[in-house]
Amino acid sequence: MQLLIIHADDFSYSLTGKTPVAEEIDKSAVTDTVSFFEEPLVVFCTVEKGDAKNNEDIVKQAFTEIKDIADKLKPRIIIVYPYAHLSNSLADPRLAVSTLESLKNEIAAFYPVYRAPFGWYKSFKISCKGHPLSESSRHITYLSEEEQANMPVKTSVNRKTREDIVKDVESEFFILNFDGKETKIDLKNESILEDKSLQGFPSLRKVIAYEEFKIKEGETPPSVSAMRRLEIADHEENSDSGHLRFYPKGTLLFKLLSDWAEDIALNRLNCMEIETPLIYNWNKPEIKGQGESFHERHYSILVPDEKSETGRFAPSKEFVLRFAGDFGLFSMLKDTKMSYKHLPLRFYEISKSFRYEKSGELAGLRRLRGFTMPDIHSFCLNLEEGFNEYQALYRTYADLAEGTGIEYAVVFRIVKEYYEKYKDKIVELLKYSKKPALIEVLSKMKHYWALKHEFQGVDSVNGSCQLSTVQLDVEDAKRYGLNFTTETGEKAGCIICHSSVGAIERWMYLIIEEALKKDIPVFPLWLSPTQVRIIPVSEKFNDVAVKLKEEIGGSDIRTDIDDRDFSLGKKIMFAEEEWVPYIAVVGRKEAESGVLSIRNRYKDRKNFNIDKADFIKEIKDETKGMPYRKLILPDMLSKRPIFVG
RNA sequence: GCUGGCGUAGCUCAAUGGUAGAGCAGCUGAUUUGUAAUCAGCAGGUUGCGGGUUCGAUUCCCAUCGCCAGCUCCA
Repeated sequence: MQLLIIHADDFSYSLTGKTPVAEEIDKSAVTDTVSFFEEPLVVFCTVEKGDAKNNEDIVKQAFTEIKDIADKLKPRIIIVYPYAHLSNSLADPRLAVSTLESLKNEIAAFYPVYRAPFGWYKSFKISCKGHPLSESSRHITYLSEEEQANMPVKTSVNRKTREDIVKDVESEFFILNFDGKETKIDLKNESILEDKSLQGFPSLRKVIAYEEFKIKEGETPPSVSAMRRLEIADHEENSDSGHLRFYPKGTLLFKLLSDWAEDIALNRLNCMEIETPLIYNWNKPEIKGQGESFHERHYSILVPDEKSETGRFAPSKEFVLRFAGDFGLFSMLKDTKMSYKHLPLRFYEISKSFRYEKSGELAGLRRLRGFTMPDIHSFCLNLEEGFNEYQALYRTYADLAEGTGIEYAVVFRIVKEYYEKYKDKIVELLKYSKKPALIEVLSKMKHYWALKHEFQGVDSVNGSCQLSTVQLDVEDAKRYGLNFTTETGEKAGCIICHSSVGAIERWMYLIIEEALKKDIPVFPLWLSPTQVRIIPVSEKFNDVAVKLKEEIGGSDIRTDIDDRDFSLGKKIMFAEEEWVPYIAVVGRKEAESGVLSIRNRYKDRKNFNIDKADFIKEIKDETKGMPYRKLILPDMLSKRPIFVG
């Protein structure tokens, strides 16, 4: 059975004629009489061939789905409206009428209900409310009990809600220091923020204040306007909100960070890189099941109905934009033969994910509806190997966070039995990153993971957002059928480490925020769009500037020339406003001596004279081991368009 | 999504129930500059979009979109 359910402001229909399969109805319901309903939930129903078998269960399931929606939306009346066009495999009309009648009777026990006559041509008018829940479709099929038990995801009937699971999980909180000292803290009491266990750890204190006590500054993070002014990223008015456009400088930043995530995954961790589709079939139970845990906040994609000549969308075909990175990989591995000899296996994928975040939640580069996640998944033999992987990933991500100089704190969340067993290993990790952590100990499994941690980045207004995470997953392998063959030839589920260094956009956010914490903001040198700006004192020295640019730029250092007709002072000002780390002024002195005069924003802000070769070496040393890309903009500033005023 | 704030030139921001204004950026000309703003001129607008009240609305009202903050949310 197919259902298309619409919550409407009003709905009206009238009969326009009989079809050969029309049911007999009361003679008073003559053609042209309009039936009008206010605030209805209109359920367009198509009874299909397969619905004959276990008809009662089908009706019950359909009823459960409808009641579920009606309970949320509280319509004044539910209209069961026969609608043959949702399927191309229609049931026998007699079965259809009886099925719809039973459905109506089920609903009648809870809600006012009306059933439109079957088999008549009808004209109708509907005004859909248009809120997120106002339109939905359901496909009801019968599953035997055995099939229900084997479904990878809970079926829509008898669904245990997230609230039910979370309800009876209790949390305890500790501060665990890297010397192994553990302090139990009471997160109901704000005074713990002044506790001595947090003294000397301002970042962790800020994260606890923001995440657990919801202490907000109420200020716009300065990166929101800086990202525009610096021509990094901007809102795109012709897209949905929460989707940004990146100017060349922002694109460079984005790509450098992506290169770096990729380099770590492929060269340091030897992951296999894969690429999987962006859209998935919403009618697949494993996709829909995951969607429910994301509160169904996804983008839907409709496709043309190839059977229709009017160019309508196909009502029974719906895709979703991926809202997490696991689908494609899991789907691939479900069909992959894995032996214990292959493990551990590591996979890397970088891809955009889309989540329809509520409008009030969006914020600059911190929270978007479309964002780019590099994901690493490790598939492991057993808990021990899983833990080794976990540690390797943790260490890698800790190195990365250090590499950008951003401020962050560590939060672990762990199920009690695992904490007792693995506490020492966590201390080892904290010792590695030389940071204490907030530990949440859960009384029992709340999610699929037994253990996870987050690196929470701290912005310049004491807000925080999650960056890297690693999750030790002890359940999903069974759920998704990700098995390997053991030494004795049996099937066993993998232990999975899900991990991500964090959305690229968030790294950009925190890097801009970190810069703005300083009196003289500047990006890490390897990320600066322009690393060296050459300013000729007058047009006469443009040739000297070009020659110098070729020498420095030839060493893979992003160099450009401000050849515009401004005074020297003004060009210096523009370069400083752009956060250019090194400014080389060239005039007669430089042309004659070959020594460079450098204005330095990057380190101590002192001007210095330096030999060309030494200068190049200094920059190369400073950016060693980090990705390099050219800035794709004209070298001459006089040739550059102005993207933002 | 809810509550509040904001939306005027490319940017930052004025003003007003009665012809919408400045600085910067842009363009033209002059200037050829030594470490954070050279001078002059020109051009730039359906005051977010849509309604209403009014002789007249950018201003008042309603609705809507967007941005920001708070709430909520963040498997």
